[in-house]
Amino acid sequence: MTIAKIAELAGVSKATVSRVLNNSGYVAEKTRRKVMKIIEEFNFVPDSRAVNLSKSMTRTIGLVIPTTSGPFYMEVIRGIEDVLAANGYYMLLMTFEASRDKNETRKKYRSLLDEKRVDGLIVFDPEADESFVQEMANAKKPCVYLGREYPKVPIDTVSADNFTGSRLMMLHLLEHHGFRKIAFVRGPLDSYHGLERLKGYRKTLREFGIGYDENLVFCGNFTREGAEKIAKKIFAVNPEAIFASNDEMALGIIHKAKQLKIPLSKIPIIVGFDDAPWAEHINPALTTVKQPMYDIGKTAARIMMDRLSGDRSKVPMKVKLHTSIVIRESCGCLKAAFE
Amino acid sequence: MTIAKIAELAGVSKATVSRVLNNSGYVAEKTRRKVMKIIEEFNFVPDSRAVNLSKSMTRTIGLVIPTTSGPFYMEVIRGIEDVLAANGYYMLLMTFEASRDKNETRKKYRSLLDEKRVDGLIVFDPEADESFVQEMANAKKPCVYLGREYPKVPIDTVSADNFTGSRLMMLHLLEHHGFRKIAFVRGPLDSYHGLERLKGYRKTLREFGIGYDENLVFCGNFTREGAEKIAKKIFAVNPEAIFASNDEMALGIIHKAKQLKIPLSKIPIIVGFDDAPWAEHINPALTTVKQPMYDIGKTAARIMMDRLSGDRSKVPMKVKLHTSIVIRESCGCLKAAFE
DNA sequence: CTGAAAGCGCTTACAG
DNA sequence: CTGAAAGCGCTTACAG
Repeated sequence: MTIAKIAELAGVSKATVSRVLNNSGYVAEKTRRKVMKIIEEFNFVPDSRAVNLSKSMTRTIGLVIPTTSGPFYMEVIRGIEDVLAANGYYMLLMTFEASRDKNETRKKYRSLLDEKRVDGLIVFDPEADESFVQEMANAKKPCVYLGREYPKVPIDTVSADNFTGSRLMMLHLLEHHGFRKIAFVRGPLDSYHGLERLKGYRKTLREFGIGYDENLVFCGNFTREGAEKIAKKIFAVNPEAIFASNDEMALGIIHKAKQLKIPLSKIPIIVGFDDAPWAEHINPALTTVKQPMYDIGKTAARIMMDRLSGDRSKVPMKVKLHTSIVIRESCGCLKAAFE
Repeated sequence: MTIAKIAELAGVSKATVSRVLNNSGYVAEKTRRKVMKIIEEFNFVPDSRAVNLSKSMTRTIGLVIPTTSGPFYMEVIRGIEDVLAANGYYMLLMTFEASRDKNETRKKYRSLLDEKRVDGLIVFDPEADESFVQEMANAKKPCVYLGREYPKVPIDTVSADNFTGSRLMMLHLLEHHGFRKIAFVRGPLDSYHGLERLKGYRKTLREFGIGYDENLVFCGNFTREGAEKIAKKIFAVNPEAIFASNDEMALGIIHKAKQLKIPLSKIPIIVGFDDAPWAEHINPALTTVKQPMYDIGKTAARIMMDRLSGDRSKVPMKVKLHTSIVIRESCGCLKAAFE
């Protein structure tokens, strides 16, 4: 079934069928009904490829996310889909596999634009460097980068404020709990997020007039295993609290403490960052910093919709969303239901 | 940039440019080089919409999954993407939101086919009834249904063997642990998976000559909250073990036990089903049945690729993948590292 | 080995 | 209000 056959059966021209299909231009009510009847009878649906070719669009946006870093990207997907679905857009999903070459993947997602497979791209690729992102900014189609900022690149970004998240946690530990000797487990040296979180730690200490002590800062790699290896060293400095800059590492440290048979009461306060799906279920339930993944997705999709509906020349949006701290048992605020 | 412009600049016809682009037909080496040079100079990429319209394909397959039921669908996505990427296919993702009308969503994913937005569809929609799936089977494009079987419908399916998973767990409880009084917490009445799991429970009991006792079977709704509400009743029948037919419910029961301050040693063995991301992290780490989500995705994508490359008339594939039990602390096999 | 032409299935000024 | 025609950017027999 094509528009031509429908036209023939209805005894009108293709143009007219197109008009009733799109509700555009003038069509006599009588004609419309005649055409609609045939369309419905044959359950006709226009070929999107032809429509898109003619209208030079795709009604599809591409989403690129890592699969590796676990499950909370599902929230980003939800946020985006909610907006896209409401606007009649579709989502092409491409994932960053740890196993695949990153630059290959970048080339591939870039080509989604060139091949006109999508009208725009939303990308979660915190390791992309400035020059590459600048290239993407030069594309004729809109791109929104997620997860971090590129202050010097004129491109839309949506990220969570990791610095302030870290600061909020520090405030909680310093003000509410009154701790002064707080150990910090940082991520790998080249991680943007890792650096932001470390900055939050340092800056907040300074605000409180507490000297920055290098011996209290431990270098982890954002994995549980890595944290388990350095846990002993951390315990050795006898901190009042340990701020692991992600939940995985917090988990590793808690685990190591259990292995070492250190009684719960003797374990320093351990807090994390990310609010992993299991964070509330471990023992003790983890106090942590939560990133608004759903809202990141939603905001990104909204910006994309705006760009696609003409807001093209506007200044780049640099959205930074609030992170919040989730207070549970591990910092001691909520008593464990079951010891 | 279009093929026409490239042709003009290279001083050849569009047909020739198309040939070098597709590596098809004969092209003199000299001509090829001349054309390639222009293509590269202008960084020309053909418009996929035009290509797809001409070749009547899309190189895209649609994936439909629920977002609600948590994060393990990410594994399915990974499995599918691995295969698709290797074959140069793209993935259009559509999600089932709890908030949206299911039938609307069905209509929508069906229309992906009609609109020729995708070459085929992989669908995770265990609530779809037979008549609807039959409709999908009648479509001219291939569909693979995930998560459950439709024995009477001639359609490809890939599912995990929930029945046997349930049976394996029962065998473990019966043979290894020697329990006889095993309570079972079932899911809602209309859930396919819930029923399969219940069957596994019943059948295995019968094998062991143990009478089916209705008082040992409790009706949950697959949620933690629901399970918490009925936990007391379960404890009241004094079972040796509680087989919750999903992890959420197992968690609810464990939680309730903690609230009731029942000492760990007095809590009957509690096991689950699903291997949720937090299952290994809770206390006690949950013994559970694991479904091979990655392999489900991979298998589905492989079937799809086969169908698209001509295996069209073949008999429907009904793949059932093995589930396995993951033995942890909650059944008592592994001692908790930390009590 | 190469090109002219028809075709894929739509949309959209333009003319009437 | 409606239709003929050109156009979107490619591919593919067909002829030479």
